[in-house]
Amino acid sequence: MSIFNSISKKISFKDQAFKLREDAILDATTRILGDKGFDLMTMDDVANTVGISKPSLYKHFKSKEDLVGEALIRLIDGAIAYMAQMDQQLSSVQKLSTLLEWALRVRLEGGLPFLPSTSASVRAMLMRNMTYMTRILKLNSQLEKLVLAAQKEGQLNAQLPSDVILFSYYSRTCDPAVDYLKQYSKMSDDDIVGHMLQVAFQGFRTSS
Amino acid sequence: MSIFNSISKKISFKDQAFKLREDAILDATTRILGDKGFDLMTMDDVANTVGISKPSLYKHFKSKEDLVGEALIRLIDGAIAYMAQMDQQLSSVQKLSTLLEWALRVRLEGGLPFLPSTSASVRAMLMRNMTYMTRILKLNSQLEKLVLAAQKEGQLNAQLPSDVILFSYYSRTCDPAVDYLKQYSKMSDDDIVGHMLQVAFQGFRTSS
DNA sequence: GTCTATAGCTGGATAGAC
DNA sequence: GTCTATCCAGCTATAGAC
Repeated sequence: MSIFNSISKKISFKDQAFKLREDAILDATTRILGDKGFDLMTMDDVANTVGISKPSLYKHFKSKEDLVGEALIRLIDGAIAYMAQMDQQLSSVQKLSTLLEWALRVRLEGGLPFLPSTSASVRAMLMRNMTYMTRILKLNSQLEKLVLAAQKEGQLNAQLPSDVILFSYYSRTCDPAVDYLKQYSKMSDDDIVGHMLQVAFQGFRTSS
Repeated sequence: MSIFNSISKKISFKDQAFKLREDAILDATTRILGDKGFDLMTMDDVANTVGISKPSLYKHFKSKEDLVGEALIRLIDGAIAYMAQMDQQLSSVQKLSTLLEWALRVRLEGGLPFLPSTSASVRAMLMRNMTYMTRILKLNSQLEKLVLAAQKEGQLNAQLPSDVILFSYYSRTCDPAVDYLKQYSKMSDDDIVGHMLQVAFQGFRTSS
């Protein structure tokens, strides 16, 4: 092994460790965000959970906004990746259903709802984040195409404006009913997901 | 007019003014809560909006928790009162639909979604508020009866556990899709309400 | 009962030693 | 790059004058 290799390996190790720590930070952030939300999540929370000090945290992410933005970007990227690897034979409505199922499972396993939109100030913060916006717009345009196609195919209600369906679809990924069912019913995660999909696509009414 | 009358009138005036100011405070609280949420709403916000000083605010409500609790109690009472004056000839599902419509209109006019539950800490705070809990449980038991009756009548999907329907019903009153449609679509409030009801009861699917 | 002023605390962000 | 120690802004809540 040459000196050159040895050095490059050392750097690589360091980078790897750095990357690992960054992932650990983002994992912690994700969990805490899902738990307490943006306003109540403190940088001390994150630092303590990861087991590093606050200034070290700031070496990785320059602000709370930045940190949360990165965590959400990772989430959106996960959704985009999931879409990409999905069986392309599926119909539009099947794709929408499968992605919603994935999002609900991510949430039930302690992840985040994408669309942290309940707060206007958080929404404003994210809209200032260019990287985040680029990603979310990419995902959005894919979903919009699926909705329009499904309406054309007669699988989704064509009487409804497509944005009503699209916004409602997003809302289902962060539906508080999931939390309540998780906490107050004895239902399994599978049952919760199944029922939520049923309600989203068929509503409360008797399905014919 | 006797002296006695005059005195009693004066006291009555004072009480009336006090009550009016209290209502103004609750109105402001409601608006700000709907706008920024609990965490970001400050007592200064409320005091400034009403046009009084912060210590005066504390003469009316002993803490922020107390203030927010009272605002939410007023909201729940509104819902209960609305239920009570509804045409009792309506079917269970019609009652549920009418109440949801009312809740959505209240929200669109700047009011609050009931179920401020997105945050676990706010939920915990409310559960410590006995008056609030009493009211919410009263409303909840009425709604639960309606859901069960509607399922029995074959108007709501009897395959679904009733708590899935009930929790989802609550969720629809605070569905973020409403905010998005209000902000990004050119839709009238009536159209938004109509579409949200359609999506809640029939889902995204083509209605038969 | 209303105000001005302020106590007391929390949390985001940083200085500076190592 | 990591820590300890700290700054500073902003918030809830209250003391004390009028």
